[in-house]
Amino acid sequence: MSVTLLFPDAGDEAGPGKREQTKAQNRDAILKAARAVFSELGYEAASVRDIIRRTGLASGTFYNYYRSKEEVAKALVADVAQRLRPILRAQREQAHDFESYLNGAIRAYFQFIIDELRNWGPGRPRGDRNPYIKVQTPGQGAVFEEIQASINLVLELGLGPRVDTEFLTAALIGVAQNIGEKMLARDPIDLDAAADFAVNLILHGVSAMPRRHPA
Amino acid sequence: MSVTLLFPDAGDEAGPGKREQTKAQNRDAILKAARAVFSELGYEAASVRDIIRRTGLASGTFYNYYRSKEEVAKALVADVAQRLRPILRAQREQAHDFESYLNGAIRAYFQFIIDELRNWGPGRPRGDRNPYIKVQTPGQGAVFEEIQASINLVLELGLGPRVDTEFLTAALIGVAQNIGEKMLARDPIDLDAAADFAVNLILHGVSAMPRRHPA
Amino acid sequence: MSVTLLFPDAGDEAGPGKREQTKAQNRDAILKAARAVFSELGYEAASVRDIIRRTGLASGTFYNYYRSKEEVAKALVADVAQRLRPILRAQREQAHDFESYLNGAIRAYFQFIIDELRNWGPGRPRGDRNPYIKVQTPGQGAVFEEIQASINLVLELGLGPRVDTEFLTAALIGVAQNIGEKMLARDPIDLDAAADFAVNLILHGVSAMPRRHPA
Amino acid sequence: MSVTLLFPDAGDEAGPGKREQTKAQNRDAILKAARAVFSELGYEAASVRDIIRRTGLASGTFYNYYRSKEEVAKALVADVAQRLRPILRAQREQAHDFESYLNGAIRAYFQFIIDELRNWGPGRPRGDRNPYIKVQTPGQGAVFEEIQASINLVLELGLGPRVDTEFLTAALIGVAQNIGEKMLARDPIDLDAAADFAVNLILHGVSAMPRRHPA
DNA sequence: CATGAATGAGCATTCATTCAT
DNA sequence: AATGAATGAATGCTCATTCAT
Repeated sequence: MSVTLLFPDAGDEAGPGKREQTKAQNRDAILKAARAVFSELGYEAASVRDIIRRTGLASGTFYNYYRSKEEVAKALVADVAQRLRPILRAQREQAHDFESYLNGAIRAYFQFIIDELRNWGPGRPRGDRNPYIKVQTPGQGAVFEEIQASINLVLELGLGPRVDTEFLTAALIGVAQNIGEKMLARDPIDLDAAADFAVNLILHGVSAMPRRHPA
Repeated sequence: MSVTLLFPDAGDEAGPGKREQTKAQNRDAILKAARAVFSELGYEAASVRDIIRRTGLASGTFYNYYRSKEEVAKALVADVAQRLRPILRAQREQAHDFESYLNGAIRAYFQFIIDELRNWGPGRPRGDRNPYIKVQTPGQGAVFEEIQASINLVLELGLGPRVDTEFLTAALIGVAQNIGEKMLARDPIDLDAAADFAVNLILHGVSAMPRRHPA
Repeated sequence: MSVTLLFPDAGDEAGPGKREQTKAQNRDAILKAARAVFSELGYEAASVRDIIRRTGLASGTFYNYYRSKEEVAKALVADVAQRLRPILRAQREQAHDFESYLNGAIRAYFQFIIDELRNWGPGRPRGDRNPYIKVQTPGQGAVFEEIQASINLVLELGLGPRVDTEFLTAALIGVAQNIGEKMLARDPIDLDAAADFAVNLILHGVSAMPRRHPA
Repeated sequence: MSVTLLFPDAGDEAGPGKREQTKAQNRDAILKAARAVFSELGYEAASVRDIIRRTGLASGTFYNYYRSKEEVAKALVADVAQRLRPILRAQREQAHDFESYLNGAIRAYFQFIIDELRNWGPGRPRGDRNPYIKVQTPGQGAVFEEIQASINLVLELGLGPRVDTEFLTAALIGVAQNIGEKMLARDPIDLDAAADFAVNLILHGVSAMPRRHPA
């Protein structure tokens, strides 16, 4: 027979009580597990069970924090947004013409995905299942949402060229996304090369690009 | 003793037997249902059962034609490739400089996805499930594979500008994909506007773009 | 601040918690159902679904306890082995010549299958399906394994006659199995008659058998 | 366009017409396939589909000859019975005492299963699935039925010792079955050794057995 | 709040059997 | 009589979610 004495909140001092602390820990553990699982299996293929397993918690516990896979994904998205948004805002506020904004924003974006790489895993190894299907994780989706919003803000403020802004946004996003991806796939990762390429292409087009091999 | 005369295929005008006919019909029905289901639910979320239900056939019948969801997807991909490839090849063969190739290829691609629109559904209405996750159908994946291959061919032949071809391909694909998508979402669909925008952007960059609203 | 006193296992007389109790009950229910189903349908013909149905539990519950039909069978086998093995060991240790061992082992075996009768059902009523095919349940298979092992031990120790031990074991098993079966089919069950017959036959052969009907 | 001329029964001469011939061929092919499949997979695990596949015929054709797996099994059983029965009958008629009958019958049985070995495969390789479960093919079941019937005939005629004939039959069958099995498993197969062992055991019991290794 | 067993809907797949050709 | 596609019941198993402890 054993007697267990628990003192769950044994102090007056400020800070989260043990209760709140564990709650935060669990919430974090679930988010971390979800990030890993989404990255490894892809969002759709991942199951709540996968996340729970990774967590080590009891299955019921998951539902004390999130009601479904979708909800965890939303939380993940919010997390990314919260970290990326101020960075992009800073770029907007610093920039005084479109060129400088573009340069700053693209570099900020590239830096961000480099930093996140360690959270997300190498990209999409689950492409094995079907080589033609690109799978996004909620985090990746969130990043694009953010930069899209940022670009729109700038364009709507009239800072950019006076062109079809919807098309322009779409194009910028496409370039950033795809070049960013290639950048991550290379070793070593060369942010400057990728950013210069993207910015130059968008600003001056292919015709003004520096020759790669001045044969 | 009896003499039996069989005329199993009595003439050139004879069509396929009833058996072959219904077989072809079923195969088609399954492909059509799969296309619709993939488009509505996304490839990963779609289940074989969903496809079967859409088909109206008995569940066992599906397996007389395809062994799995993956196999139907492959068939869908092959179908797209088979239709898109000759078009892109023609563009490559006609073009004598990068500008003309780019123009032709982008228009061909835009035309193709306009034609396919009715097969693919309006884009991705299954974003309801998670608005941050872009889901590709096998068909869409196949299209990108094809144009990527086409671009690579051209760039490797030295027709294009002498820049980092991997980055360039990535950027072109990104621009085409995202602008194409916006084009489809507009009503009326204006291929010329979209193609002009994309081609100009890539060739001369934002700086040389015509003003949209010469206010 | 709060003090929580937990008495998770407060004493020797405390039984298992309700959770553990129902778990044990379920495990037992599954085993019992499996025994019945194997006995009625035969091992191969029995499906996991059959066992589940018999159980009254939800289908998923089965898989909380066993991963497959094979696993339940293994549990059944282990159960039989655990109960039969010590009995046979005792016989071996008591016996000082082959005759006494044989007598003890056969009686022990016959007694065991009489006791198990209520678990196994009457033998193989599923012969309806095909009267020529004898079907064994995992339990029956386990019993034969055990007595075979026991006989082999004795023979290898040199206690038995110095003959081809593989053949001898095979013959003993065959006699015990088939006479035991006939014994169970009779009403009333007469263990002594069956055991005497089997032991005498093996020891002295048909020539020395007592006449049945001294007409 | 092709014209096919078939002369399915082009003659008056006796013998089966092509029609009957193909019918017999198909029937045979099915039986042969069934034998092989039962032997490889076990009776229960074998499916009608397995048999059909092995046959090369169309699935529908099977049902023109047999209505189910059970029916093919019955046909297989009848076939074995038809071949084994006269052999055993001859033994009965030749024998004038129990000893000679037993000797003849056991040898006949052993010879038969040696001959059939090539039809049945090596015994039961599908024991992998569950090592405790012995699986019988319909053919094997049929053989035991036959020799059991033969023994019963002899015993009921009063030729054998006046003992409990049901028990005696059971014991004989058990010995013959198990020793026969061991005989088949050895290389080289030694019919005489096995038969001598079995006959001696039954007639005189273990006490009178010749020592194996007169150390 | 944490736990983890119970639940039953759902899924992929196979199979015996039928029947139009 | 042969064919082989169609059928839909059945199977093994997984999963999200609930809820008593």
